[in-house]
Amino acid sequence: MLDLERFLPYRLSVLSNRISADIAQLYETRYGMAIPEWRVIAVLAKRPGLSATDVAQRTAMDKVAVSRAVSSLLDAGRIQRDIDSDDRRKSVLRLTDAGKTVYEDIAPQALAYEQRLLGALRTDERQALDRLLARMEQLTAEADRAERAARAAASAAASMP
Amino acid sequence: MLDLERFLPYRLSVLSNRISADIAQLYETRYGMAIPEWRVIAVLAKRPGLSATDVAQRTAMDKVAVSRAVSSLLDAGRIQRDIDSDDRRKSVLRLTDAGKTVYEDIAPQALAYEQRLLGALRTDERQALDRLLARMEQLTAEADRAERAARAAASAAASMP
DNA sequence: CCATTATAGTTTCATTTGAAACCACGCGCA
DNA sequence: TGCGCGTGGTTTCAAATGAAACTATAATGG
Repeated sequence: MLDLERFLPYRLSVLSNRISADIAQLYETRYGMAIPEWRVIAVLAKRPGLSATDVAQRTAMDKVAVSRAVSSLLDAGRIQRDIDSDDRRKSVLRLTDAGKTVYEDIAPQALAYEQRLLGALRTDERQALDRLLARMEQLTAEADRAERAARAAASAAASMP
Repeated sequence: MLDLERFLPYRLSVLSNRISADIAQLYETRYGMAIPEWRVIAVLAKRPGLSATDVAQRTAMDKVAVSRAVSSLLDAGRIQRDIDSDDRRKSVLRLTDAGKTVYEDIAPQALAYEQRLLGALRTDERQALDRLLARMEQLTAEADRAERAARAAASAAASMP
């Protein structure tokens, strides 16, 4: 019998929502940002110069979400957008100084939160957790790819004469 | 430096969304249900006779989501709603035969999916995972309670003369 | 080269979501 | 009894979301 409270997918969902909400508090109150904006900042801090599509891939967000996050960050002066000189469809995104300030304020707090979660784990337990997550990510990524492929095929079929 | 792809909260969020989407496929295509409806079915299968508020607590959903899921399940004839004879504000919710059929179709598939995720883990590793989740649930539950309390206090303050 | 098809990113529109307002009932307690 | 206050549940309304349409540019193939 399926007991929701012990069912791994359910537990992960509840846990992940709570954790996201906790961390969101760090940047929501102080900077009025939501998760998508924060993700864009985090990924650009590490990899300046990405395009919107690159950001979408690395943050697991769809392109509409990225587009909106980018435009809100531009309005707030936290990122700067240039046009790729090789391909004028592509944007080149970077943090401004204001954006870097946000990152440097939030990132350590977010990492501290993560450490609190991992607190009581021994090194070998952390490694085990890491392996487990990697395994599950791989398993689900398969389904994910298949699904995207199906959608792409469907949309190709829909546009056929 | 915060690397999004290795950041536990981010990984949990992506993973949990993918897993939820995979499982949702089980009942979306065949029964046209979304996550809230499935959660209500799952919890009522184990504990018939709960009220809507009870269901909300046990499924970590808010009362609006429960209300909508309940009304959609009523329309589909998958649950039955009576009125508590002791307290006429409360509902008494149960699966109908049709609802039980859905549960008996989906639950084994959902459990099989969970087993696939846990597949390569040894018993002791599973126990470690369980402890870790429990610990994180406890840590986040504290913040969660504090937050709810704050909201309640704010709303009480707002309604003061 | 031009025509077709593909990709990057934005906008639109319909759907989903959730907070707050609301309605209905029950529980003190004066 | 009846008057406030708390709780169970639904409805409303505004904001968030995402699929599909659209615009602009690039790549490809006759």
